[in-house]
Amino acid sequence: MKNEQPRRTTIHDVAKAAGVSIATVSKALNNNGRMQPETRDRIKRAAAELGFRPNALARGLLSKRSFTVGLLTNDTYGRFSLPMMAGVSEALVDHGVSVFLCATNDDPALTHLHIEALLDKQVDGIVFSATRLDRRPHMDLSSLPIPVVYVFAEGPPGSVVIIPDDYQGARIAVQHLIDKGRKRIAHITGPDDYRAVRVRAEAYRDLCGGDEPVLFGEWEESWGHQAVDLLWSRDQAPPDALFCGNDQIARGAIDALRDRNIAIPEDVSVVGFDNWEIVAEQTRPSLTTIDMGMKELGRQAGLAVLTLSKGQSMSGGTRKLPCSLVVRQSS
Amino acid sequence: MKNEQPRRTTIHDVAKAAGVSIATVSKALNNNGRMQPETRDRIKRAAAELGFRPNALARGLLSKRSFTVGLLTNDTYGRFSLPMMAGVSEALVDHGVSVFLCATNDDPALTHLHIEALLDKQVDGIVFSATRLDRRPHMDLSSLPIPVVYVFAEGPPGSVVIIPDDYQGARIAVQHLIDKGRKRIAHITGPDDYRAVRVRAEAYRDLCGGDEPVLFGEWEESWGHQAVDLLWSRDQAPPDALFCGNDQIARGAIDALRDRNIAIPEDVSVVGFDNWEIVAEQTRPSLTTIDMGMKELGRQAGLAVLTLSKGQSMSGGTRKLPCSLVVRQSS
DNA sequence: TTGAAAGCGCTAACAG
DNA sequence: CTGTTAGCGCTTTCAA
Repeated sequence: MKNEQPRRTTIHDVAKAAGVSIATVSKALNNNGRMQPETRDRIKRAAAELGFRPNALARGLLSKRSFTVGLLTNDTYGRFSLPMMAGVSEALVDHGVSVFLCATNDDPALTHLHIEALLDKQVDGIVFSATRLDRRPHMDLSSLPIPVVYVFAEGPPGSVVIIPDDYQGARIAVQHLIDKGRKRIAHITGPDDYRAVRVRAEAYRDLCGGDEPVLFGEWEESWGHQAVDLLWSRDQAPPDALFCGNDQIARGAIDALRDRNIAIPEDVSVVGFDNWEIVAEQTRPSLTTIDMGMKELGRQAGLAVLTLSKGQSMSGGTRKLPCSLVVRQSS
Repeated sequence: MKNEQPRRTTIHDVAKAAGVSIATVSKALNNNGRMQPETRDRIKRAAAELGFRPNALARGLLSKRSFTVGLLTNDTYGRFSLPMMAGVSEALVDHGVSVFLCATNDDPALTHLHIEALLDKQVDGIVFSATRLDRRPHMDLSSLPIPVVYVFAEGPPGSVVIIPDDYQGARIAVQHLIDKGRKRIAHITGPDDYRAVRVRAEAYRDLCGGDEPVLFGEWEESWGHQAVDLLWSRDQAPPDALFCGNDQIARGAIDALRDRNIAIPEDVSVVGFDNWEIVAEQTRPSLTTIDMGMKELGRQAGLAVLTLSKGQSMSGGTRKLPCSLVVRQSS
């Protein structure tokens, strides 16, 4: 693998080719200042012919804006962060801003290393994201000389935070079951030290009252399975609907229901959470679930850092983005 | 959200504080040139006190190296790319190199946009990755003025390509089954227009001969289910082992076996491919499978661009990294 | 041993 | 309307 480095064409090359000074080239290409349209055209043509592209480093040195932002994430395996990151990237590329990916691996030293590298590179801002909403950075980012936006993560008071609206998401899930005529809706969910779990449970209770219990457990299929066994071994009438805290739990529950020869959705409707498509679509019957719109979260976070990095102010606080219901066959 | 921008401390501030010139500061901090140890110390102390960090833009402008690389990926939902990206990021951060994440979304126009943005930002190199090995970029990257490394993707002849060793991976999977005393090993896999599928099938045939058929299908649980039905409805003795093309197919197969009251691993052993942990661990029994070492692939790709970007040469061609067997309960 | 000066590629005043 | 000049923050000769 050889590696040739032909000197890139600079503004000087364009100036020479067009027979003008570099200042004129600069103005022509940036549509600044006044000049004869003919000159401008000639310069632009010369630039195009030479394939001239302005050096962003030089530009940034002068303008104090690098048109880059950093994206910190601790999620190396998760299924949420990838669409989110894609959303950030997509939102910003249109504005000529590129995104530095920083995998922190939940390691404070590594995080520190990344942040220093980002600051050295003069990033215009930082997007911090985590694997769960109530996770805070291992480091105080609020004293950095650049704006920080938190997405799918907690931030210090007054900061810009963008998260899915878990309450509303749970609400439309339960409302959907109610609309289907279900009367005894149970809620099988994850560990109650997750804030999202508590918020969703609250929405559930607000709609269903306290008749059915909320079953807290693990984010695992086996817990869904187990919870169904629990519910169906009580003395009272079993539920006619299950609202599950995520798609894995829902899948475990569906398996357990099938073992008991309970028809879905005829006898029991099931709704999951996350719209983890690869699971939701393969479950039989395919799973009705809640989509948190991770890509849109990312996009908004991207636009937020962009705004802040331009020095424009924006109101801090937590912005909750609506979830949506994806109806499949399990309800 | 307010947005204060206190001017960053520059080399001039350090020079003033230490009572020397900026040239001396530069040399002191970079351990260049000769000077009294005492002076060097004094300057370093002043720099540390002021929290001075050199501006990478200015440095890059001069040195022609930006200490950044671009990572192009078309994978927005996949489970492979995230560890791979983390590997790239991890390998490079130690060298002060940051990684630009570019989600191309399989859109040629967007890809083009990203590449232009990267070139403008003077990236030292590009890592191209895809969702499947035989996918090539929508664009000719080989004529770029910077080195390009392909990971989990095909590249033009002579380029540096880093992929998992599918043949070896399939081999150790099948060998593991043979070692367990299995005699009739079937292979249920994905669509045969994937090169990885063909390579793995070849390894399987080389070890097992042509007695059992290779069943090509979809990367879906339902196909695993269906394939088991096929195999068990033949007139001949059913297999005593299944080597599946990925973990989803394996899971579908396991479900089908359970439906038939076939004991795993007593009657039939099952081995998957991908080590998609969230699936492999939740399957009952948990799934023995092949790990492609995506993170290591990423790390190597990162180190490769780094080498090339320094102008050092390295031999092109396809480097295959070994897969490993993760033994769980299904075998 | 240290400092002055030039220059990386570009933009923005200010002259001409 | 166009060109000269200064300077962004840094490294690197070259003189002192």
